Amino acid sequence: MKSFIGTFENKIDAKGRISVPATFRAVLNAKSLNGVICYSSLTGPCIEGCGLDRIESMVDKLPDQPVPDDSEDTIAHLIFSSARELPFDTGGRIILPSEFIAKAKIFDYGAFVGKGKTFQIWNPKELKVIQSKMFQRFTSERRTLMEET
Amino acid sequence: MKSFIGTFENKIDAKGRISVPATFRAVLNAKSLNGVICYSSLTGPCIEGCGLDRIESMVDKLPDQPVPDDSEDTIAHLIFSSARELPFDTGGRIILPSEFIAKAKIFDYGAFVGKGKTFQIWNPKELKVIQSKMFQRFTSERRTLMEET
DNA sequence: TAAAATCCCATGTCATACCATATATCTCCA
DNA sequence: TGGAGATATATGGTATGACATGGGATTTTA
Repeated sequence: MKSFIGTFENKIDAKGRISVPATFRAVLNAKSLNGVICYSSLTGPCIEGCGLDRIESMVDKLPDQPVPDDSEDTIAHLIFSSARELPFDTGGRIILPSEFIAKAKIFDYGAFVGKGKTFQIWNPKELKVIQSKMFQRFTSERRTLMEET
Repeated sequence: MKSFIGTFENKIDAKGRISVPATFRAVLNAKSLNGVICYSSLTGPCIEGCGLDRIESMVDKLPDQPVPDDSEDTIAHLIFSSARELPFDTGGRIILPSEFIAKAKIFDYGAFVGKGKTFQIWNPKELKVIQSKMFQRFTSERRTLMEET
């Protein structure tokens, strides 16, 4: 498997440890990666996750000037400043830093959501809310399209 | 790890000593560097940091015969003139020269912010201010599901 | 000789590496 | 087809070591 797909709810313990779904680990394992990179989402109350390879290609693509361009610098700053490398323990877990727990309000369970090249970690209840919103938006836009023709 | 990512707040003591985050040291260690290069930022009240290798590649990119009023040359001058080599002590700390402490207003704590190929050192409160400004700019340029309800 | 800068060692706390157990899934054979 | 063993996965607990930080000793400079 090359892509992150599916949704998996796992428990988080008092130390902030949470199991990364085995299928997600397999994606990273295929790239010889023994951990994930997580960073605070810019678009919602969740954590973004991916492999180190993706972050490094982002770094490489950034223009390399002594004085960086303003808007590119903003994105880089917002992403890289919150990013953390989280290695797996022997059981395939990561330790979520407290900033991430606070950001995504993950108290007892965290939901890993596959998004293809990346994944997200959500509070399961928040995830349901946002997903029903997404579905509503999808159907309403579709109806509009059909009525127009 | 190849890149500087994450934000870490460390204490500065009366001697101007401050611990460089272990993850940042690991990036430099991979290049057999036992210290950092710091210089005064041209874009904000903070200190820029990187490895010696980056400075040397900047030097290599400079034209051999600089045009006197060339902006590249001006930038290079400003960076190199303020740059200092700061070696790690046995505990992984550097000593921040007083110019840098004054520039970034670092009194009790300093925040190391990863920016990929480089990092910055900020007064933690100042950092929060500019980060919220950056986030506002980002969201104002982007409509998301979150804002629709 | 005084003052300052640098080096080296000491310590407490917290992260994490490691081991152990339980639960679910899969496989193979009766 | 059903069941038992085997395998993989998720989760819980403990101990060791790394890291951040404080203090003192030694060297350098004015």
